[in-house]
Amino acid sequence: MKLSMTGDYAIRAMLYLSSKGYGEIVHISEISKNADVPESLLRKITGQLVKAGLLHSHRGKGGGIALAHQPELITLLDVIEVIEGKIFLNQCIIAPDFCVRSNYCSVHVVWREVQEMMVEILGSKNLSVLAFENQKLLDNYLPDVAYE
Amino acid sequence: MKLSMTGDYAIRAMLYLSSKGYGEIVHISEISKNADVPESLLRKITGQLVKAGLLHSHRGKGGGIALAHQPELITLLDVIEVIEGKIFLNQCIIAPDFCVRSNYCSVHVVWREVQEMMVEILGSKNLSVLAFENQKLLDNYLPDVAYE
DNA sequence: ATTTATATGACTAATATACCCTTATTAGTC
DNA sequence: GACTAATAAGGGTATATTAGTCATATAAAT
Repeated sequence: MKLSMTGDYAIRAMLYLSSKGYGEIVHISEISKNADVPESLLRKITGQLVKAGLLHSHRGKGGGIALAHQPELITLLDVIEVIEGKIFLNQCIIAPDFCVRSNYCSVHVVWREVQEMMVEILGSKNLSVLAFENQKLLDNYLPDVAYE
Repeated sequence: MKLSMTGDYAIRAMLYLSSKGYGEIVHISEISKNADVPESLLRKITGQLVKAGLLHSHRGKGGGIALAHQPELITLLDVIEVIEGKIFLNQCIIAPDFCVRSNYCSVHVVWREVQEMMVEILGSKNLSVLAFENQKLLDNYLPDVAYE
């Protein structure tokens, strides 16, 4: 059970844009290099994010993509749900229609519990904080690496 | 983001066995019918569960499979981890080796948080309780259906 | 008009999933 | 003890999903 590559890439790209700030237009190839995402795939992913309203795109010379909102207002959940869809659309364990017509089966109840917890956690993390923390971590990380 | 069919099937089979009780030998085709799992696929799944020590298998005439432990002692987490592996083995967001050599990146920290929450929730649900609750739900469900 | 850039849809390759079929093993029967 | 029937184990295949590429269309700036 893990996140798809696409979801991972989307988060990387959004974090890079967040480090640049709201509204700043960035070229896709720049994101590709810095966030380590295959460029051709990144175009597809940004297309989804634009359609979902998280990014604005600017065609033509000097164009690129930019955050459509302040990074404080975008959460991990927002990004993940664009790519992966709503979390945990699990099937009913008892019978295909049981959970629709009646209550929920006992396992379904557990999954709803997990789902709600995930939504709460992921929805509470905004890109601004995450990008800032990564920068801090990297600042502490790189000097060490220099010694190897 | 959802559970695989295989994981779903494994839980169904384990719940059916739990309703039979510890040590009771049940034929795979019986589980297949009652838990609505394709028989050929169920054989593979039970193979994994046997290897993981959750089930015992008995070959030959009168054989079948049986819970290797009391259903009170088996949790949803146990079953899911056999099929899906450890939950959320996500990649590092900053650089492939960053999380190994240094701390965790900021997104990784969030995923660890989610993972720990899932492990806590899923690990707290044992099969005995879940099977019992399903039986209760079904008892209330079937009379309604009879009127349609 | 030309250059620079994103948008989009068709295409391919790799991987994971769902499923089947044959073989090996065991228990019971004569 | 050999034979037969029952049953799990394991190898193999087809289908679906995912990751990634490429070519073409579209838009903006100069």
